[in-house]
Amino acid sequence: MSIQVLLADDHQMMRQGLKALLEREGITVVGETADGREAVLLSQTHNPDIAVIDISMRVLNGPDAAREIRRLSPRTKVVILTASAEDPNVLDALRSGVSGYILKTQAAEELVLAIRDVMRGCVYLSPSVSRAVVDAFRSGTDLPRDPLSPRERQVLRLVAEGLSTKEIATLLELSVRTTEAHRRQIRSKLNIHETASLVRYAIRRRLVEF
Amino acid sequence: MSIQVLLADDHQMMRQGLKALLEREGITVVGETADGREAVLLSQTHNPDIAVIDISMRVLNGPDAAREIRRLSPRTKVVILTASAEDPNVLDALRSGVSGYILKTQAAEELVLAIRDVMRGCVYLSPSVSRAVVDAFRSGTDLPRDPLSPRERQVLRLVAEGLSTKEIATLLELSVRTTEAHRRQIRSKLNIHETASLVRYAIRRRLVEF
DNA sequence: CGTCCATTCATGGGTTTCACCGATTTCCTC
DNA sequence: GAGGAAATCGGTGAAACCCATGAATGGACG
Repeated sequence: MSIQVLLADDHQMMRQGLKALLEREGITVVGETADGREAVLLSQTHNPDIAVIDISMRVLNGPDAAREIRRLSPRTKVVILTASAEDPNVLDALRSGVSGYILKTQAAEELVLAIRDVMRGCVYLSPSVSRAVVDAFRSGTDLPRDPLSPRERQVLRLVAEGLSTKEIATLLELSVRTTEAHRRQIRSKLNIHETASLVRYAIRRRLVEF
Repeated sequence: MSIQVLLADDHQMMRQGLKALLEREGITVVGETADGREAVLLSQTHNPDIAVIDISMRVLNGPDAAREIRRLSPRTKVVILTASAEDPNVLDALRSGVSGYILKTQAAEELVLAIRDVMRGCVYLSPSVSRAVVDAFRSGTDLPRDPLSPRERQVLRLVAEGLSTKEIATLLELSVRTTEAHRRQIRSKLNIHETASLVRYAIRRRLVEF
């Protein structure tokens, strides 16, 4: 039985490329998506050995998706993919209890290695990441973890992308009231009461691009 | 003789994946690099039909590399790869005289299509690139860097800082109606209709910090 | 088991923004 | 001097957002 993998990345091209490379190595890709939330669902339905997840995705980001997957599909190990070792969310990702952490700047062989290592129960950290993490700890450049819950972070991200409350509610399959409640909670926790400042906060936290 | 392609992208994983996909389509990858400057050199030595270049690279970015390649290896057509259609460098990239423009969020088939189109002498623009940008590009009318008047820029800055229309009016000693008119004019000129997106625009244009 | 918190949804009312319509004055350019 | 853009101001009504408060559920943690 070959290793079953789920792929989640914003870029379809990346997914297709990785899929081709992994399948050449005899690893089966049982599902793929651009959306962290869908990654959680696909993990439940396909129950893959490993979920390979990009750190920055639109609807639900890597670390939060990793937490959900660990909670709902404990059998599935999570390997995080990131574009940069300096991403301020690296530490957050590590705290979310992932089994592997790989840079996209590395060769695909690195990912294959990581997948095989994780299957044996090891934790695989890309060498450049370990360095970055240690440095971050030492220099204290790590941003303090924001006080938001995963749901609130998810909502904030969509707010910062310009979606209206109604649009967010539809996207997340919530009532408008609930979405409003999340927004209120966000404003109250951060003590930020204008949309514009929320957007700037989200950009600082790298919840969205700009 | 198959089509000869050069790949330039920060992420080795992406390059390897694309290479696998392109070669499956009978397209030959004659070289690859993470570095825009090296892409220029490789274009000279290998003289490929097409250089597929990521828009954001460390040493020399996509548009600038495209200009150099056109100057030094005029036979080689350039196709730009980008992560987002809202990248502030989209226009710059188009002005640099590329033959194709593709989003990484699209399927790899799109890239293959683009490569084949460009080989036939066509220009291939991903459909998701903003209408306004494409129009400006095609008509050669070269959008101004920032179409806003000084007053509008001033108002936008304050909007992005989180001030309400009323606060802005008071600060600038204007009527609320005038301030509203400015906001309306800004939205219409930029074709951006949510505050959140306006804030991101302002940050990109360095009108405000974040 | 009780407490805290996240998540969900609601009522009701106030504020702000937005879209569409209109206008005048000034100033620059062709 | 006609045309155009910038800057100034106004009305109206719909949509979106903000605020205070309340409350049910369920999971986590001591």
